[in-house]
Amino acid sequence: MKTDALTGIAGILRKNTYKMTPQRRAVLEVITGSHDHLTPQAIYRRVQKKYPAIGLVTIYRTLEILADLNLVCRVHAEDNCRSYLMRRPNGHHHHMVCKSCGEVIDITGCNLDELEQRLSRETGFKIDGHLLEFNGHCRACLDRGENDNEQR
Amino acid sequence: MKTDALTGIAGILRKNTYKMTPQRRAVLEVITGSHDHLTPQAIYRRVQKKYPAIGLVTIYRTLEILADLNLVCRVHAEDNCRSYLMRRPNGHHHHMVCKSCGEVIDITGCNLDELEQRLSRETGFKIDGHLLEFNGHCRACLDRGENDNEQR
DNA sequence: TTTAGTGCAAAAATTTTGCACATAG
DNA sequence: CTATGTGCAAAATTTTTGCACTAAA
Repeated sequence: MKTDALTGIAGILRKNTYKMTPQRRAVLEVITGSHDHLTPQAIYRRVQKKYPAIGLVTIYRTLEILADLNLVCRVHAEDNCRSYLMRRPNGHHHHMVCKSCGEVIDITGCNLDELEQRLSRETGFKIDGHLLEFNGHCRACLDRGENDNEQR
Repeated sequence: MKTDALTGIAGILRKNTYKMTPQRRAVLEVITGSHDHLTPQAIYRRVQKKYPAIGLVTIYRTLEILADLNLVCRVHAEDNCRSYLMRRPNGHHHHMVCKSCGEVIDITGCNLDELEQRLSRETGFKIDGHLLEFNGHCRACLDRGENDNEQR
């Protein structure tokens, strides 16, 4: 990730009385550098390579803050419900998650507004938001004939 | 739940070399009797009232089987990712989950086919399925002005 | 009967908390 | 400087496993 982006994030953190520390920078670099969703453990292992002294607790605390600030989003995979991903700066979006390699592709334009309105009207529900995720297998994994490997 | 439904489920279990035990019956009664999604713990507590000797392990094992057989489905709530709900017999459907009381309303007719096809075409992804959940507050909770209570 | 299921206790894995020390701004 | 952040160790949860005993079909 370019310094620019991390600098921007540092600003967002500061604006919310959080500080940019080397640990948080390392976590951000790992998340940003991956096109997959990563569990706290997976992030921990990767960050450790560059920053062996970091504690797993710091990963948890950092993820909580980043999620609160909407800088990362959570993916609800079938097995692993707590997996994180950098939020790309294109507003409201959803994910398409590869079951083989975990790659995540962003989706925009889900136009569920009409459905939402209908549901609200019919049930009296006040809908705040929705979770939409597609799963399947990405081009690359299909080509490699991989339908398995779960090393996340 | 009527005996009929449980008898039907017993048949499905038997067909898959599983047996219908009083423990499983109790778990099914609890899940069927709730319009909310319930965590293993919550199910455990409720089943215990009628069946004090049951072990939490049995709840986990039962849920795994029922989920495998597609008799219950899992709800991915914001906080609690492992929550279960009886699957109603109307085929493919999604959920609308109340953040206050946990009530779940089934949704049919999500017509995401067009979107799915477009995504497949554009990315080469082979889409197996999707997860769609709406969240917000149900009519009853809105009327009572409840925006909080998380007793799940 | 025979195969599958149960409870218990223990282990493993995940997540949270308290606290003294360290450090970003 | 001072508020916030960090690591550690320990606690609290949650989930899984091994094993002897029980019970459904």
